[in-house]
Amino acid sequence: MSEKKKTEEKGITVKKEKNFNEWYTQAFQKADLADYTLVSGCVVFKPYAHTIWDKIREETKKRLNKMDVGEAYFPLFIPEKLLEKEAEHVEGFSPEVAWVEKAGNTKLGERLAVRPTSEAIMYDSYSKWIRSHRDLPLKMCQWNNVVRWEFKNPVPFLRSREFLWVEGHTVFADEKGALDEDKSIMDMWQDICENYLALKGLRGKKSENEKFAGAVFTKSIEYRLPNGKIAQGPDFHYDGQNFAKAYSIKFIDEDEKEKFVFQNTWAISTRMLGVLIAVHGDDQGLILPPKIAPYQVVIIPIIFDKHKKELFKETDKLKQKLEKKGFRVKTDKRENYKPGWKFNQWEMKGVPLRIELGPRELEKKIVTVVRRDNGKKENVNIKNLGKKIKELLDDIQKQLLKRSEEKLKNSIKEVKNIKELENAVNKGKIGYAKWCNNVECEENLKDKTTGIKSLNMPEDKIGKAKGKCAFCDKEAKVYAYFGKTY
RNA sequence: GGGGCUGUAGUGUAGCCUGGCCUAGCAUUUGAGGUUUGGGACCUUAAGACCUGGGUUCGAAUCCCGGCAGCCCCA
Repeated sequence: MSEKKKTEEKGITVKKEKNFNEWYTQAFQKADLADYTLVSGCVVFKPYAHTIWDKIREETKKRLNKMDVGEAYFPLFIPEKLLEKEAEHVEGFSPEVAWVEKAGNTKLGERLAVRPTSEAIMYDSYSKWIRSHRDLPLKMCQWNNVVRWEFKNPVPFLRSREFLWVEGHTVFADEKGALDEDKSIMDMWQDICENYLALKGLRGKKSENEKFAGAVFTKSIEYRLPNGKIAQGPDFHYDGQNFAKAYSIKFIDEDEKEKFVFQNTWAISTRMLGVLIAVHGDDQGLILPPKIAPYQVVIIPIIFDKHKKELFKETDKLKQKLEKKGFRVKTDKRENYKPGWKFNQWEMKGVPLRIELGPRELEKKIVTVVRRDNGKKENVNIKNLGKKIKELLDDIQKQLLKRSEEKLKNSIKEVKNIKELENAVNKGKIGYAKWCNNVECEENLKDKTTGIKSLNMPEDKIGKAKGKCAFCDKEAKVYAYFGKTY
């Protein structure tokens, strides 16, 4: 079979660089992460994807646990009158809300929103639960699904109508308590994304225009995909007393006065799986960072009949040995597939390391270890295997983050006016500019370009920009990143 | 929000323009059997599809309309 035919029929048929959208579609399907369903914009998260999501959950849960954030579960449905209480909030979400209007053939007295986010339903409960300063802080989160009926083209993981996330909703007696949480939550997101997902993003504060509907301010980490588009990753919203006033969340303070609480909201979602696929993958398929890969190592025995028993025995032994050391190991002993076929399959699925074990290795008591990130092969003595695997996995993890960091760095272009910004963004770059941070200026920018928005503003530069805004006549106040978003 | 393209076995496709020779071809896949196994092996054999609902017509995978779904471009 010719090389060309091989790739056409079995693997991913397009180059990531040349046709990112098609590549992405094939990559997640061929890695067995997700599949389309008859409901537009809603995909199946298959076990392989769900396991990765579970890794993200595991790490997040550990950290939230330490921060004393309790896990709860609130209803999927939100009565219309609750959703309407906070004006900005409802305005932001109402176009995308899915409604339940009937039970069987009976029309409901009040329609129920399928939650696009849970502020409304949670804060109604909070208002009943919080009476005294002794009830605060109240910190809860819930892992659930939400529905936002987007009308843009859905893209699995990156922009889907239903997705999974954790939404945290914390309540404090004073502003300081709430504001202090900003750093710990954002640090947690950055830690998980960088050190587990190996993804480097832009951390900063959202503009007035782009902040969460109902919040005082929003912080986010933004990720650039290979097609130049930006996906917002995890976030943190300081709500001040906006929701407290709308949902009447009050308490009697030590001074015996009735006060409104201060609140935060924060989240990380399955969208990160999309970023993960898009940023790390190559023409062969996925590349998963070892720390979140469902399998870190796949052992493939190169089967020959006369060695079969021995090979299988050794394969099992290796697996046990590595599992004892805490690695996640898969063995592929299928006899009806040739080694080459298996290599390709596990490459599409992005398993960080492959161990080949055949008669040659058996004889010398070695194995051949192959890295997914750069394809490098080496022989490793079985005696030293555990140590070597650890080294390699650590290095892959490190290299992936480094690569992601470099790609991000190289994509940022400082611009001085709208024209330069447009040129940069059209070339897939992220624009970086001195900015006035005004709503009208951002609206104007969106109108005059093909929908370029601010992404966020690095916090250490807020208030430090000097001179004129790059896009209007006002004084610059901040530096900000600009691009087109998912 | 606007426009374009597409939908044929699990997957990728041929056929569509110009309706009939389609009992829908090919490859891969899947089941059985055999021979194999170091980068997607081979042989035999079996299985598997025209997105959906209308319409036009003697006759529709093919033409028309609606729906559903996917992709792309623009805002």
